[in-house]
Amino acid sequence: MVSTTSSSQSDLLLAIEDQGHRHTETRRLVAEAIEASPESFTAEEICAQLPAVGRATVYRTLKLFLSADVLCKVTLPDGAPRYAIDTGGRHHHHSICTSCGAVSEFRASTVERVLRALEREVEGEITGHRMEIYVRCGKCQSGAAN
Amino acid sequence: MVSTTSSSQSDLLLAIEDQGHRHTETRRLVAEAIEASPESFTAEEICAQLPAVGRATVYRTLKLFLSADVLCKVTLPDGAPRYAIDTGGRHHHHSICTSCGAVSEFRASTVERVLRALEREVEGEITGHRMEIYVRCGKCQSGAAN
DNA sequence: ATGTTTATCGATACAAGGTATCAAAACAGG
DNA sequence: CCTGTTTTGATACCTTGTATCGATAAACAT
Repeated sequence: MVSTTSSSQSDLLLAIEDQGHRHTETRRLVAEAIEASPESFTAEEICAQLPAVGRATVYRTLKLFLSADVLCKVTLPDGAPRYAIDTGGRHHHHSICTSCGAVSEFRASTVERVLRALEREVEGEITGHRMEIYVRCGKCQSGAAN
Repeated sequence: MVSTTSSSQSDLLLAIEDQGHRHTETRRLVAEAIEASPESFTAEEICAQLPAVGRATVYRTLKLFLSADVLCKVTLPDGAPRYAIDTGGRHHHHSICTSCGAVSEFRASTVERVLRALEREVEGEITGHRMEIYVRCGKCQSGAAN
């Protein structure tokens, strides 16, 4: 058992506090809104849910969560960005359901293997990559419309 | 030999004419500017090179080239979009030199193999993907700064 | 409790990359 | 040359953020 306390402290919040950032009411509100969001969400959705919090602050806070690796930012096929809670550990990739927006993570091992293979095919040294998998998730396949 | 004529008709232009779009002076200018661009370029760079052409028109024309598959749009690690001439055939991916902006294509076969492997790991049916490989190209490795 | 320091906040303006609108101009075909 | 359809440029607007900056609120030590 890793966590037995019922302090109800948001994991998001804890993560940025661990990075030395202050615990503020505003950040708690943002974290709460994120945690209450289903699947994935947009920054503007959070802004709309928290009219008392400035737009800039919402973006700033999302950025903090991103850099603490507790939030991820994905890009839909049309280029629209969405955020989702990032539960996984180190390096991984995301699959996004284009129907409901659900984001899930998968281990990157297979991908890493490909990159190594590509190292022979690509001219130059690979310094990074970006990858997104678009899916139609189980729920959306079985469930009616959506 | 596929093309022996020296009609000097831009491939870009021909491609969109094949899609039923008109041949216009403006589009020729945009195609010319693109073909004169080294490596990759931004939409705003084209706008700056062609002050006589409206910004909206530049974007519209780039979009036409994109949908005719003669142009590709890539995203740098920081999210900035760039365009590059797309010479390859059907499905492929791009590697972008983060140092000089050179974009090259590589066959997607290896990637496709991974996707099939991922189909087991990912919940749901894969409907698409996005992939970008960032490199430091040969020229930039050997050449001094850059 | 209170002060003091520093981080954070909200409002606002601005930036980048596009898209919608719409009257005017340019094509293409007869 | 006429005419119908595309295309164009100007302009306004949209989305997704980021910079600025005076006001506010944490954190910490008195």
